[in-house]
Amino acid sequence: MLGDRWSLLILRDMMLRGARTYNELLACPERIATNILASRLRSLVENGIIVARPDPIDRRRQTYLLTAKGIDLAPVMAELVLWAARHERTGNQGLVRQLEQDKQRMIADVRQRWAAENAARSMHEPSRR
Amino acid sequence: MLGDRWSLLILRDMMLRGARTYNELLACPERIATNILASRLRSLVENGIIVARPDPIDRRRQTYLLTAKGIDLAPVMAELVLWAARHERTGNQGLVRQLEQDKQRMIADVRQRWAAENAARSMHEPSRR
DNA sequence: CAGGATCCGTTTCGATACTG
DNA sequence: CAGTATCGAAACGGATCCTG
Repeated sequence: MLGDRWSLLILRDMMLRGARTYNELLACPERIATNILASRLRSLVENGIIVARPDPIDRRRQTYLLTAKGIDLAPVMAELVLWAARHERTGNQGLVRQLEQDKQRMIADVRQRWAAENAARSMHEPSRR
Repeated sequence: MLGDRWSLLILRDMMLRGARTYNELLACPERIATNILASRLRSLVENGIIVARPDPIDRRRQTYLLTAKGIDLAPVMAELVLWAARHERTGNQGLVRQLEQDKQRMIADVRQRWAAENAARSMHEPSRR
């Protein structure tokens, strides 16, 4: 389900860089193609890792948000980033050292940030009103 | 580098089930094809995650061993298995609960088990870490 | 028999062009 | 802006063949 080249990179951009829209995700340094991004997003939605919602401010825009299942991937992502940083030359040794000491906090941050946003949009959801 | 469908599954079988030979890896439940297994093993070797050595007992046999870089993936694997177990039904809830309490020990076990085996061949390798 | 390599049909990926 | 259509390239998967 995550066994492809892009899904984890998309989630990394959502978690670590706060990307939420198609455009922000397209701008990732690895240059994903538009059709691939669309197809990966569809697959992530189908697998319940993210959800697509219209932007509450600009209705024409879609925002992609992590679900609880997606947020639970934060520890995996943290370990993966640490591993890659240790063994590849990714340049950003700063992030590494910070993560190293501060992994728990980073995971908590992801959790809290997305939990907050989910709460914010739950008022717009028909299911809860 | 790990962005393909099989590499992580191979590493899972090596770490969690102790698979070391071509045959043991072929027997994984996901039914990998022989050519794909060979090609993934080659790629893992090229990327310094595993090494191939002739079995010290049966010379016809190859054994595949984790390198330090590969062993460092244990935390990633632990988190990934935990995540999958929480959100898919993989059946083995036993392993899950055990891992949940005992993640650090499991990682240490992987490390120690493979470190011991590496020591046996360490004369041929530039040591790392 | 273990550990592949080769051939070949099928599926998926990826770059570019295009559309509502 | 957020995708879809197209089409060639790469990866997968199965069967078979090769080598020690």
